[in-house]
Amino acid sequence: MNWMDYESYLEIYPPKEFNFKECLIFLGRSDQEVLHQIKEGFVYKLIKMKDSLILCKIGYINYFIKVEFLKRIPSTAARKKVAEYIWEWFDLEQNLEEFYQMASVDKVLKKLADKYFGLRIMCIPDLFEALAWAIMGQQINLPFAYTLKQRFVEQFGEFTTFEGERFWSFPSFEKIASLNVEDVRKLQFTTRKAEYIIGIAKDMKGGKLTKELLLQKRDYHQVQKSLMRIRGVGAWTADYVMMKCLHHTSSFPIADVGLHNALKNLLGLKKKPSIAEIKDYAANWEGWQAYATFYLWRFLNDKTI
DNA sequence: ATCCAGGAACTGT
DNA sequence: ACAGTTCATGGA
Repeated sequence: MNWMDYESYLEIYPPKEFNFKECLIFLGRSDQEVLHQIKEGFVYKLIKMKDSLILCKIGYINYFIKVEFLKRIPSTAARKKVAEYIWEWFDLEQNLEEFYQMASVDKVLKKLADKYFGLRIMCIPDLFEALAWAIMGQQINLPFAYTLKQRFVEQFGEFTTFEGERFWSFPSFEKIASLNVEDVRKLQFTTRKAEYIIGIAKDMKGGKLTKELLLQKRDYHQVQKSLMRIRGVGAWTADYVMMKCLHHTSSFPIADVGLHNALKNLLGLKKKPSIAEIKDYAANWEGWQAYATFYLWRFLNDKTI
């Protein structure tokens, strides 16, 4: 991590292949998003630490990310945690040089890598949030998934108010572990989704499931297998979480409908590609499947085309 | 109305 | 291991 602490604000120095504006476009993909707000080139985000809520205004000035604290200046330790959170959120640990080399000679990715150069996977550093969000999104359309998330966050999460607006943080697993299935079903979650999410919250509260344990295993299949042992987590969710939370660039949610639609639109196919056809397209993506997928999602969401 | 949506567990072979 | 079925609800 490359950063400087100026007490009232932070500067974070991203690696070479980075485009803040592109990342912001991804963050702004849904106007139903409750966990951050975008205004005039800045992202406003409430970051939850152990027992404090830190409201941040994040912008890009003179080749670095500037983080301002809007309500109060956090402690020295908390400021470092904020820097770490943002470093992870924008996936700044990755060196994308190799990805762009591969993409420059790839039939599918060439245009996308060029068009969205500097876009990084926008991560979900909190493991519980990543798992819960993935489960909410299973087998339903994206607008409804956002509706579920909004209800879930506004029912069980915490907020702070600044200049008349509310800024929310995702509910903690401790809070969700104490709920009944019926509490969550009220928000129009299916019984199963409610069970899955509460079950995961309980596992995390019991210390059986932690991000640290998953990060210790670096082998792709080992991590995928441990995630898939969790009830409610199949291959798609495991890969989604590895991509958005655990920073595995080779994770590949190959069954993802968004990925299929993106390929169909990009390549002008008559129908969605089969898994076998996707494997063919992805033949050269080894090691960078997560980035390929993310760029395809960005394309799917591109309103300028 | 019918099909599909950023799937997964369960059941039967 | 593998295919078929069930879960449930909103959007097109």
